[in-house]
Amino acid sequence: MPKEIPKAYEPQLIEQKWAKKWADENLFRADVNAPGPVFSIVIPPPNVTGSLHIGHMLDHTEIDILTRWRRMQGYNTLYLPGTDHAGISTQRVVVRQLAAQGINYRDLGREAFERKVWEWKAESGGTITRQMVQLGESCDWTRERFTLSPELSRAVTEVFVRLYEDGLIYRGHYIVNWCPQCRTAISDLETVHEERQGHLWHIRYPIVGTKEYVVVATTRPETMLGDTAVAVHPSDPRYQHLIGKMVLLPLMNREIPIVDDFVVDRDFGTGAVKVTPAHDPNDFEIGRRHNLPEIDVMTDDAKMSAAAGKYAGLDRFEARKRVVADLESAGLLEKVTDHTHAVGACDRCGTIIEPRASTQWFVKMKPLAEPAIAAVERGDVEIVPENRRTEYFEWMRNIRDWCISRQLWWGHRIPAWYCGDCKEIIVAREAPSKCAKCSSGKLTQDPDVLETWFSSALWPFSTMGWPDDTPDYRKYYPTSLLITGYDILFFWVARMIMMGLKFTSHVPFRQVCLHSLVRNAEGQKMSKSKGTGIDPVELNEKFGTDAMRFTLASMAAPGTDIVLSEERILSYRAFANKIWNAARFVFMNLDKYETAGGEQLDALASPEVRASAPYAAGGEVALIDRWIFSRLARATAQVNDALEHFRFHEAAHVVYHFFWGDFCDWYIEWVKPELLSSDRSKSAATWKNLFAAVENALRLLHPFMPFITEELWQQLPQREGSCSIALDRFPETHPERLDAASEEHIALLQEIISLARNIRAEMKLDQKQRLFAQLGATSPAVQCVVERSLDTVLRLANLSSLSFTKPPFDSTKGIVRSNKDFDLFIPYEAAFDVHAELSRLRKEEDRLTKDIASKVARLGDETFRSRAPEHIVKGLESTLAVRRVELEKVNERIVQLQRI
RNA sequence: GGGCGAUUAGCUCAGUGGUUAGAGCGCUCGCUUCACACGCGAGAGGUCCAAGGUUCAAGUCCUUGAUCGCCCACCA
Repeated sequence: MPKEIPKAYEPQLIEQKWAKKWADENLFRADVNAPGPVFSIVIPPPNVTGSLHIGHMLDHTEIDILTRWRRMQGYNTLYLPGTDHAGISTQRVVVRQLAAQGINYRDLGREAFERKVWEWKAESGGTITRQMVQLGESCDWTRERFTLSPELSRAVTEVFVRLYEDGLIYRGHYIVNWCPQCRTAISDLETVHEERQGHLWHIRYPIVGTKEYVVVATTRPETMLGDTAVAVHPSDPRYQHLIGKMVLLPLMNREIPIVDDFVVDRDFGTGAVKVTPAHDPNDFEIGRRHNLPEIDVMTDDAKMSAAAGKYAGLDRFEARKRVVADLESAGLLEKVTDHTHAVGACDRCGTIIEPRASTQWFVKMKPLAEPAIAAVERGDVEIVPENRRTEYFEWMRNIRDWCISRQLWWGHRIPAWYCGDCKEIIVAREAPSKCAKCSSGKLTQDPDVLETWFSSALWPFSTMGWPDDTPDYRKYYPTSLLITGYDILFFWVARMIMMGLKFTSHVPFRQVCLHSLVRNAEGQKMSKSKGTGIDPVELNEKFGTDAMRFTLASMAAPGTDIVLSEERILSYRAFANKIWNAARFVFMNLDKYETAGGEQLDALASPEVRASAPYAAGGEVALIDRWIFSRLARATAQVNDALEHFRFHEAAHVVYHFFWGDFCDWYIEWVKPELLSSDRSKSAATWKNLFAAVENALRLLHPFMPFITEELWQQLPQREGSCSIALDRFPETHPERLDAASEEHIALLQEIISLARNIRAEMKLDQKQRLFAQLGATSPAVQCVVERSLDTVLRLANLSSLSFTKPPFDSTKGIVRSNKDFDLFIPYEAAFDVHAELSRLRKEEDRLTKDIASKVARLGDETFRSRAPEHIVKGLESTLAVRRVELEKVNERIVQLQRI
């Protein structure tokens, strides 16, 4: 006996209730010993800013749909939770927050800073947990969240040491991207390039011992203070005589050489370039080749250093102005031209990065990239959609060494120690007590930490207990699937593949599904720093998580980014409401049925009984019951196929139209009188079928709308021991339930009903007006189908009677609607709008005439007949015949009406 | 500079070379019918960006162009 279903659908109450229960009882815990094929899935750590923004919500929605679907199909599923594993990015958030208050984190002191980070983590961790609960994420809640885990730290150290031993990690002095706000090095991927309108300053460098000068062009005049050469192309005729000579660096009065180097572009600027090895990657290389000194003219926070002479202490942009002014007054500025160029900015704080020569830790990428390229080429890792493969290859083939050290205070400390006596570098798993070379005890650990993505790259196996050989690792690794946004293909996906292959000899996942990014209504990319993010908690509370999930799934077509709008969410909120009310209708009447002495329906919950649907009444299964189970089987197969290929929008579309269209609009309306029939033996079968259909529909919908389906499913009588719809089975495809005849017959009846309704609407009749329709069927079979469902047709079409008559009908006496199987005639004594009907018919005539002409032309074409496949030709021929009959009928009616 | 994507109904978007191109929202008309007005029923609404090409057949494949957007890039 079902319990009371509240009249109003209130998603917040339901969602809170089930999210808590699922979490408290840990219902979806992965069991390494459980049978079944394995489905393990990697989810992105929500650590990038510490809050789950709407983009992550798409990750989690898709992942959770697939996890629930696979679990219901009997897979042994594992869902790797998102844990803030490194927290380096967490530091960035706090650094930014402090900066907003005008505090530089370094001024706080290390201890106070770490305390702030912990406070923030505790607070934001709570927010993230709440968001995940709202999403109904069916993950394994036992795993630790939002803490720095010793296991993960151990894996990171292990990887660092092994890479070092293999010569793949080295400490080197190179140009890195330096963020003066965060005061750390950042990787190439962490910089964003923007086209900016700038200038090209042409500066005269006097040649020593002559009155000549050479003109160099630069976009960054302040760096000239650190120039240590001028370079020209080796075969540039303009400058041959100058190679080897010295110039006097203006403002600094330092003599520097003119060198030749092949990287110089003769066609850019003046063909002569100033060389600042400490502040430009190209210049750095030139400096190496010509043994030039490096002069770093800036400090950590991009102010001019003591090496900048009288400009020391100035901000770099202020220094630029002063340098330009000084050059101008010295008559050394030849000209200034406009020039657009790309400027790199810090991905996190937006500060213009400063290329700066610095000693950092690097990973050699080529040897890691090669096997990773091969793995994707072989198809060991399948990337969906396919076109992202190209991007992956492109990036991997042009990969450069990766700077992994960060001058930050939070994260995995680099496991390297420096000997204070002999300067030896010791990389080790445990802190060494003395220098391996000179036995000195004066060891200090590198103060730097590793960047976030270094540890993220280990995610698929470090979370499974690697380097230990754990049961989880053996069972679930390599994982089945990674789902994430395409924006982190390089940051994360590519690096996981490289690290997975290097350390486990396996790819970390068999498939990668890269989904689109979510934008807001203005089309802006979701971004916290720009304040354009949408808070998913707000939307969930407003519309319900089920509606949000369904919206995201329905819009998740690959290819283009998603623009989220409230209107769209609202339409799926209405869908949830529809489900609620349909179920409420069933429960309310079931209650009446049972109290009136009807058969108890509890037995339907067992899988064996379930499999025998649709049920027969008096030895025969009703047409409508055959039909709804045929539609259900079809929908299930389509959903399976769509989810198999990550086509979430298709799957959502199918369940939406199955439930609203087939189930609510037709099936429930069709069987209503049966349900309330006084003949209990007859209504029992109808009840059982309706019940089974509802139950199947809920299971079909569950991955997409977990909360409402759980709530309603729990109201159904269930077999002993059932605790969640998510642990029940997904509907099976049941090929034997596919029933083409029933679908054809119902389609015919639906068409008669729709056309009758159309006539009533066109004639502007009210609902109470009695109509006596006549049907001219083209075959006895059609007539037979209609006769057998006559009562239903009369009721749904709102007709008083339907008699079978031989056409043609007199169009002047009423309205006729036709299709290939029948003519439906509704006589009407009063005048109706002849003009409206005529214009409708003329439009119809026009359409049919054009259509017939095009078909005749095509069928008359011999090449078409000989080359097109037979079913196309045959199909066209039969359609043409149908159109001709239709046209004939339309013409006939036009002629009749014109006589009026 | 290189690469990618998009352009389809008023709006937001689906669309697998084939027979009348679909959905949601919005719009029009009619309904308080005892699950649901977050609803029911019936409609209107399309030069599939442009021009070429391939094909028996193009919204779909190719080329070029236009417009919009994104990613990558050490020309000072």
